[in-house]
Amino acid sequence: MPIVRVALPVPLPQVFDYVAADASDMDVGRCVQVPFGRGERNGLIVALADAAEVDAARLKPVQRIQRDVPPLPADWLELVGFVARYYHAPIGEVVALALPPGLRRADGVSAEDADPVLGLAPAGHEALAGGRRPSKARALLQALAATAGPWRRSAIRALPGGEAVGELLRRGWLSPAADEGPRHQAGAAPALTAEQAAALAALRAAPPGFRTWLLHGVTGSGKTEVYLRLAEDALAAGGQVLMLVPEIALTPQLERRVAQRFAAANVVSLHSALADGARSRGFVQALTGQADIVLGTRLAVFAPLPRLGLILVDEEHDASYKQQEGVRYSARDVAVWRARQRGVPVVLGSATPSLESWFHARSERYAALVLANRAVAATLPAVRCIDTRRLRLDEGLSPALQAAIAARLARGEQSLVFLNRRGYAPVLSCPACGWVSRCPHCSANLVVHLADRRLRCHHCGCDGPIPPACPSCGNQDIQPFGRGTQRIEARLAELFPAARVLRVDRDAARTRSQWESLLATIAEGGADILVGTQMMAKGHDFPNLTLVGVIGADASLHAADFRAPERLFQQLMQVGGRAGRGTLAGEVLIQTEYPAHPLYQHLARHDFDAFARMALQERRSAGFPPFTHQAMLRADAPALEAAVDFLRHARRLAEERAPEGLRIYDPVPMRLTRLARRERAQLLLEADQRGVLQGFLADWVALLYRQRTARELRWQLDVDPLDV
DNA sequence: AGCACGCCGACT
DNA sequence: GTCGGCGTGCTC
Repeated sequence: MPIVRVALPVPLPQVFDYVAADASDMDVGRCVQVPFGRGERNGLIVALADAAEVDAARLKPVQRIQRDVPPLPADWLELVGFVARYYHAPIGEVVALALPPGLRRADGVSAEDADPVLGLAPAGHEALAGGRRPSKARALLQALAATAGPWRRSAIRALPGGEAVGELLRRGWLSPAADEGPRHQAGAAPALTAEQAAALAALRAAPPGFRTWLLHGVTGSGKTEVYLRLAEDALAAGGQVLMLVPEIALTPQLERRVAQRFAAANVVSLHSALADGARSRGFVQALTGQADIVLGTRLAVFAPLPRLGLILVDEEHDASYKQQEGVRYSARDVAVWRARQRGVPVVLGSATPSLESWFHARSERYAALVLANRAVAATLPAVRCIDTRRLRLDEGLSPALQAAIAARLARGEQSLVFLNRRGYAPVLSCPACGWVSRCPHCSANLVVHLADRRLRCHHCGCDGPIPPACPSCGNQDIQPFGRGTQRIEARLAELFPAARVLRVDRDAARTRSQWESLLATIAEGGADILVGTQMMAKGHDFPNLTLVGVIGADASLHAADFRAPERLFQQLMQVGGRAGRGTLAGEVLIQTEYPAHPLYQHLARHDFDAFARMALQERRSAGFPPFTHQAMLRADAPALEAAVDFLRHARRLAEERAPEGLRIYDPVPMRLTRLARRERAQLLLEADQRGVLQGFLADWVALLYRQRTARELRWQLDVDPLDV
């Protein structure tokens, strides 16, 4: 009787054996429904076995094998296995994260194409002929009818007013058409700059097969065009392209550009905001090889791609590639592993590479490609520091910055004030008794949100009304301290009453549509002064934006986190890159009390390499990554003592079996010790050799799983942690 | 993670 | 005398 080994979504580092009378080799990689404990679970068959590892009497039969969908291929199972091994996560949890929920539930997956080829249906012709009143749907239909069909759904969506494509389908104006024509055919492409051409030539001249490339291109240098040309090559060679982006909601422009360029290709988007059905469909399209391009966020790195020919990782330095809960994988690093596994090139692109990738490029583990100049006529913005030490600031705004904004207003250009802090003020406080608005659940302050008159914790999300008087002493005169985007927005509106001030932060752009409408407002010139957080730093073109003012950046200069300077430099370079991308020259003004700080100096010279050399030198002497490899064990419990005790115990276990070269630190409370009513502590492990660390972790984690810990204590391991 | 079993306090 | 607290143990 065949035995199937099933990975189940439970936090147990093992697979479970079941009997399946009719199972064969062909079922490895298929989803199954099995009885588990009292109830039933859905999992994935990861292997077939002749004999079970437990008593045959304990074996239960599988209930159902999902055979409507092709099985996940061996290389996909290997990928999932690698992630489980490297991040020391239970295989079942990795499977649960890699598979779309609908597919794992073994739901029937609709055979419908995720990105169908559509043609004008008879009803569509009628609708065109009948001169009914205009609508969005009708306008789109007319725009389509003016071009030669059929069209991919994704290509229609990328048109102006393309959101109405669903409506056209519902009305039966469009219907699936035969898929014909070469799918790799690309639309009109802009001429390449000399640098882009050189980068492409280098990529094309490389022998086929695995290689990691770092495409280091300044903002506006046209990295995307290089991606698109490479994608065109890969598609023409019959390959599939996997393109990873940090946050799909923030990159509608890129999505549109891909769909437009490859109008005939089956373009599938994959991200967590997708409805279950759509996600399953996209995944299955990738699996069956019908998808040509998979464009998605970190979870898309798990899309099965039988014809994989190229992997692109845009903005590779972005922290959102690293999952910050559950299985803490880095999609960028997994992408590189996957490229090696499949023998395909992977291109990591960024204007501000992670120090890790930059280091690898320098040490020639990665091949370096550099785009040092902007593709459009514009030059890089002039970056200047405003020394605020002897200045009187008006709500944090220096006279020089105000004057610069006034000059832009006079010229009809846009300005951006960048401040990485949401809300009105970071804390509300009573000058009489010293009361401050503390979060009841976290070791953090409640942030004043004047826009909706609430106090809100940015960590646990709890909120309440702003008290009319001090809750502690009754003083009526309690005051917001410090400044956030809302306060700057309010002050700018007072200073420049004729200007239209627009705030762009997580609060103003909570949904994708809010974000898109903000982008549209900016693009249409409906705003003169923007006040934004790091959201504004992501790659968007605002041709009329010529000034970026940075305030409050100094705070990150002295942060305890050793990666803080890297993040600050990246952020400032990215946000500075928003200035002057059209034909107008840009200027960046940084308010600081440390105008001579090397970080700002390198920034003023647009010298990423000099900054990276300096930062790496500091990391080398301090023994930080990438010169060492880290893993962090974190524990949390209602009482700090319980968390620390567990880590002390884990430390003792580690010391007993620590190999040569492993450094074990003391358990310490985390920086934000208390979060959502739980106290958190962490234990850092380090080794200069990745192998030393990994070999040790495998044993240690197995041991930790066997520890009996109190119910209320949770722990998790973070390999290659970003926050230390 | 669920979800049982299992042994000690305040209720009909 | 029971309902129910969450400690401990298991899930093929």
